[in-house]
Amino acid sequence: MNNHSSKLKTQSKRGSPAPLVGRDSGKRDRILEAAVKVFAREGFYNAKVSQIADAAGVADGTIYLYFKSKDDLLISLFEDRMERINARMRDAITSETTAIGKLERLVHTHLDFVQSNRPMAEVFTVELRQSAKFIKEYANPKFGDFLRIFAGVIAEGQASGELANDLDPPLVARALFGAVDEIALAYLVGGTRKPHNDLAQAAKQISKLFIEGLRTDRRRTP
Amino acid sequence: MNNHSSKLKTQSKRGSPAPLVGRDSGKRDRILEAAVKVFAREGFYNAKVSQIADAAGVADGTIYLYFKSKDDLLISLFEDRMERINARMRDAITSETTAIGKLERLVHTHLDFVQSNRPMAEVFTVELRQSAKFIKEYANPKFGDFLRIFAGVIAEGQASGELANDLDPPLVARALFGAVDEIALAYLVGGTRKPHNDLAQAAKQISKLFIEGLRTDRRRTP
DNA sequence: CGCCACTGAATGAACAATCATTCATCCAAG
DNA sequence: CTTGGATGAATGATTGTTCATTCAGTGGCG
Repeated sequence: MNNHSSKLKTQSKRGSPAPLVGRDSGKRDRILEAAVKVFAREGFYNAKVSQIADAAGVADGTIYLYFKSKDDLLISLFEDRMERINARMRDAITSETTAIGKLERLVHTHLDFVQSNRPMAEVFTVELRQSAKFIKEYANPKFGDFLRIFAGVIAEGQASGELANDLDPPLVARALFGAVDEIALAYLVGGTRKPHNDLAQAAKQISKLFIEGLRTDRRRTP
Repeated sequence: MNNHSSKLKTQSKRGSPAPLVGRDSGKRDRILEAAVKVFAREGFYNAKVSQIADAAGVADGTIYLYFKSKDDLLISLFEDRMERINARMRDAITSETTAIGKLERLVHTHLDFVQSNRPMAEVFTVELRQSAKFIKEYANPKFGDFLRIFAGVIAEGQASGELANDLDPPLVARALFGAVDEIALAYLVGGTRKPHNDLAQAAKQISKLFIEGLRTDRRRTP
């Protein structure tokens, strides 16, 4: 197989080439950062490996010292960044004691991330779906973790009686993620128009919507 | 510009080639149907024009008699099918009198469509995002209409006092769409596992969640 | 009626780029 | 001197698009 592979199927030999801790460590990170920028701007399929190499300040071939293929580069990007996001999410809810408080935090944190990390958010929002469909082999466990954080909070809330227990936590988790993700997409694509533009405002509304939909105590907060 | 264009940028000369009502009409439709199948299976970028031609039973060149480019084919597909979906959605809510009833119908109808029209649903769920990002020029008005159906119902419900009016209808519309879309994605990708698999069940839960989150009368229905 | 020129839809082989990937070579550090 | 990370020009498979050619259907004409 030569060029134009990119069937986004998981590469056969698992794992990227050896970590390569040689000369200039940190080169792998530079490449990942460059990839974020280029993927965000061009989209995965339109992004050229040479563009990424340029942006990273390395030679084309160097990328293949750290990543098995263009596909592997994308996958590695997901793994790496998703891990950070999950950490941030878990971190955000430690201070909260109620499930409702945690849900609010999750939504706000997610949209904060979108706002403060636009390029990465674009990659996630747009390319993650492709991966979901094409990297079948690639289970994308990190994204599963992400959803599980949401589902966990909901399940806790149900257990404590704070939330009604007639809804399936994993399903609600997906729905909530989908809602927030779609808002993020509108924000990222739409540029600077509409009130949707105000992500903080949007976060408030989405939180309220879901919390009102979930809580047992049915008194709308002012 | 020769090959590998596909920047998904709107084609310069607007509109596909002349309708071509000549010899075999219906050929355009055959091509569109073939495109759905192939795009669903391979994804837009991995789909070869020749595969579509094969599936449609026409020659490669024939496709360019009906569509300006591969990109144009995808756009045309969106336009064409989205129109049908919108019609179906509008149709589904005519019989309902309450906003709440309409919302339920919309969610169920959407997920019905996913279940009964898998290939097209895959294309929409996965490729529509790309288009949102890359076909900037292409406003995708039909998708706007789709969202407006949801927003309209919510606004009506607010006006009639049926729904609380502290949430922005377009925002909620997006959120609801996002939630349903994500459920659809999980269903389409996940194959046959989990309770999520039961889309009818999922539709019920999502409806309930949003309706409870929106209604003014805050008494949870059994 | 039969024939022929004409139209334009359809074809598909050929074209022209494009790009992911490779690898012979270089060179800095140990 | 040796090692192995880095380079980037070269490769060659791939594929969107074109266009010269084919040919079925049409209608004018004798």
